[in-house]
Amino acid sequence: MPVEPTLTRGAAEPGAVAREQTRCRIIDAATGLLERGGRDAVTTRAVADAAGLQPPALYRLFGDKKGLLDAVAEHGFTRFLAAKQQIEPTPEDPVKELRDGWDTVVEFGLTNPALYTLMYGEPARSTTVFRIGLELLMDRIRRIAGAGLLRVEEGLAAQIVHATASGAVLTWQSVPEPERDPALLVALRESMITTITTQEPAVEEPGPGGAARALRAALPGQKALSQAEQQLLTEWLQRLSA
Amino acid sequence: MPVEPTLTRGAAEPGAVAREQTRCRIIDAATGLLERGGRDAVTTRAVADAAGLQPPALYRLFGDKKGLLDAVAEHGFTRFLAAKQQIEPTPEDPVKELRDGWDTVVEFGLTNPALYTLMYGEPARSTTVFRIGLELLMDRIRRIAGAGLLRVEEGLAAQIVHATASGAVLTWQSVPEPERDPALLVALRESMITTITTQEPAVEEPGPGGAARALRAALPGQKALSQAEQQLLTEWLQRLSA
DNA sequence: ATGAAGCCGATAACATCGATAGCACCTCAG
DNA sequence: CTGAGGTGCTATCGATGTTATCGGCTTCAT
Repeated sequence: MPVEPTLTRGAAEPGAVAREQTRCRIIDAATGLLERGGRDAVTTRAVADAAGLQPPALYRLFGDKKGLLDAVAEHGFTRFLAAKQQIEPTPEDPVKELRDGWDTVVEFGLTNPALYTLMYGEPARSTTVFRIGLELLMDRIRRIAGAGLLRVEEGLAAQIVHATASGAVLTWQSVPEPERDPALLVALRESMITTITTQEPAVEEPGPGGAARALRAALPGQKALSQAEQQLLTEWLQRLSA
Repeated sequence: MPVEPTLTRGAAEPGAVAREQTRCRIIDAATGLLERGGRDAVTTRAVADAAGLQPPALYRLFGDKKGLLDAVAEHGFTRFLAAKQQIEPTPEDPVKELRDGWDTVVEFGLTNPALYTLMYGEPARSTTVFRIGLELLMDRIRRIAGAGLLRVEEGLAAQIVHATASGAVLTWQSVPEPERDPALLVALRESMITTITTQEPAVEEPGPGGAARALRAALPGQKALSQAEQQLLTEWLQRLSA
């Protein structure tokens, strides 16, 4: 464990702040190169040159070129999220929240195409920024489920949201500008909404009690549970609705 | 214009057939490398080595590495289409035709992931194989429009089809295998169908799924059930919501 | 204060990749 | 026979990701 230096006033871990500064400068340089000249323009030498230092510094700070790109993606995405999140009153309409979230990530993809294809263009990314977006999405989906408006399973709903959003962004980018039609975005969004949500809520009252009562009412006729399981479940539902 | 040689029996344009043979051998080698080792494994030297010749030969035959990859994509896609197209009676149901076409391209994406991301992973491709697929798609959409079943413009419909298909494939690839759910594919396909065509979706019975999902979302924070009871209940709710 | 340890900057280098030049060889039209 | 064009091959160039290595500096334990 590093010990706090006694007489260096204020600054804990003295080199860390400078480290973070150069990290940020490198990320900014790489972002500029990415936006300006596309993905092929962001080479280690070009980034180092634009940031005013040498290639080995990148490897000391990010370990790898992939690490650099991950950091760039995370920085850009969190910055975009922070700029967008402040204007969100989070009303009591979870479906509208999902719409707004979808619009936000699609708008991010349209305004930062290179960054977006870097984040979602290839599979099997499990970076921090990915987790952040997934967590936000799952939270919104869970709220819709809590309101009794979710038509499919939560995991499947998340995949549908992701698929429609990425399909929208990538298709938008693959279409030449004169043929781009904003109707594509609203069509995909509404299609996603009607696939995931149901218009009439399955439960009237919020909270576990209402959901338990609604489930008990809908239980007869189901086939997923055995007789004994259903009996015990009914008992639990009675306790939950009290 | 090359003149037919007088005494070389049969073979018209003597060098051309050998040319085409080596072209095919190179494409096969590149395809094998692509499927086996991913996109980064297909380098000019590796392809030349696998095909038993030297790097400059690739450039004499394909002009460019991009040209090689385009040829690989075209070959793979047309081969897949040829294998699929023979079992298509093309009945008088244009909507079913669109469904089958969507399934075909998605199946192609799932069985040839590297090839698919090579074809559709990056925007602004205008190769021959792209034209083929687009032509087939526009044809099917036109037939739906002819039957009076198209809800949106033809160009927008094509973009929606493309977006849902590419989103489905890319999302499927980005999800780890244990969480992959074929329901994602049918959900996206049917969502696309109801968005594009005027065909009414089959109204399904509400069932206990919605209430089960609502209850599961509301479970954390409840106090009526013990830890073990809640665990078992969660499992049952998952079965009920499927 | 002094030496040790670790970080930072810089140069050079290694391995690989896409792409090309140049030369030798073969084939075939004239 | 001769010249032109295609083909195989080696060598090479420029660029890229990555690493080794050296010198200088700050920071910390003694």
